[in-house]
Amino acid sequence: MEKGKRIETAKTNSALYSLVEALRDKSLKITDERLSILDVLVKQTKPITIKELHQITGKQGCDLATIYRLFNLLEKHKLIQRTDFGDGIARFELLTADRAHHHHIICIYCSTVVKVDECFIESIQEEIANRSGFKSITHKLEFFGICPRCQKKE
Amino acid sequence: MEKGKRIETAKTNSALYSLVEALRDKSLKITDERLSILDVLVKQTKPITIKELHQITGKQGCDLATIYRLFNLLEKHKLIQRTDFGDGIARFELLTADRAHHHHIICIYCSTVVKVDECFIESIQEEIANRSGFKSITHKLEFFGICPRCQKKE
DNA sequence: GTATATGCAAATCTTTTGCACCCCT
DNA sequence: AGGGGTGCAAAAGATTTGCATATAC
Repeated sequence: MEKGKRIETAKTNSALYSLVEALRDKSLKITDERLSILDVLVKQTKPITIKELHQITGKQGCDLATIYRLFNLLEKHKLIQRTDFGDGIARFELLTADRAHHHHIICIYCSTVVKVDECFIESIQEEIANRSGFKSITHKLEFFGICPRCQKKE
Repeated sequence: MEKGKRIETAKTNSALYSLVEALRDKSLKITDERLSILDVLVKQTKPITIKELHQITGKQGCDLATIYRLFNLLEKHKLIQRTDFGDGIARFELLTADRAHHHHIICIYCSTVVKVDECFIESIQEEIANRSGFKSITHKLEFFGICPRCQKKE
């Protein structure tokens, strides 16, 4: 997409546009670079690494440092969630209305990622709070296993 | 501890000695370097980073690369577990009999770590297996919150 | 004796940062 | 106009790797 036209185009994409609104709310500036990043982000169905996102945006995109800076900002504002699949590379995905808190199951052979919608942990956190004295408890949970396709190869 | 005497001394420390037995079982060589690493490891009450371990062993210890190589090996043999506290630094702890699978709660302010003994997830994994078709499911779960001491500072 | 382990240094990879310049609001 | 935001390059940190040497078995 041609730069400069992105802000206009964003209006036709509701997921993207609501993100733009969120940026405005938080007094974050809306730039072509940010729009191209967010445009890729809203299309993902699973967490994406910064390197992957950088490759997808290609020459229309922006510097890696800009993506790192934006993602740190968005994480601070709770608009994206950082996920760790245990390989030392940070992955990110949107945390907007229809994409509330959830987990994943990752195939240890082929890295296929499947979303796990239910989160069963909230009730447990209460008990942990009582016992440990901690408050404002959150959690990170990922499942690992062997996906159906890889089971066939065994 | 003086090098060369470690293998003898190991026999007086049951936690360390059972680890040595495990190495022998798997045809891994028992060196002074490995003993000094494992000696520190068995004394920990929470996951330790490789840098921390390297500093504790001090000049009696070994090269960082040796620790990295040993830990990758031990992880492959399921003798230690890698833990991620979300800061991009790998932490490790023993996975021997009395230290079975468990989780942690980490203070987001001061990084205090408290062990969470119960693991409530096993039953959930069964349901996820049924629904997703994945098998051999494992999981990584960490809790984050504000510890009692940091609550007082707020 | 042989396979494995180690030290050292260099390389790799992810992420952060300093700084001059640019642009959204 | 002014405070972010960006690109570029350099720096910082964690981890891995190649290779010659050393050592457990």
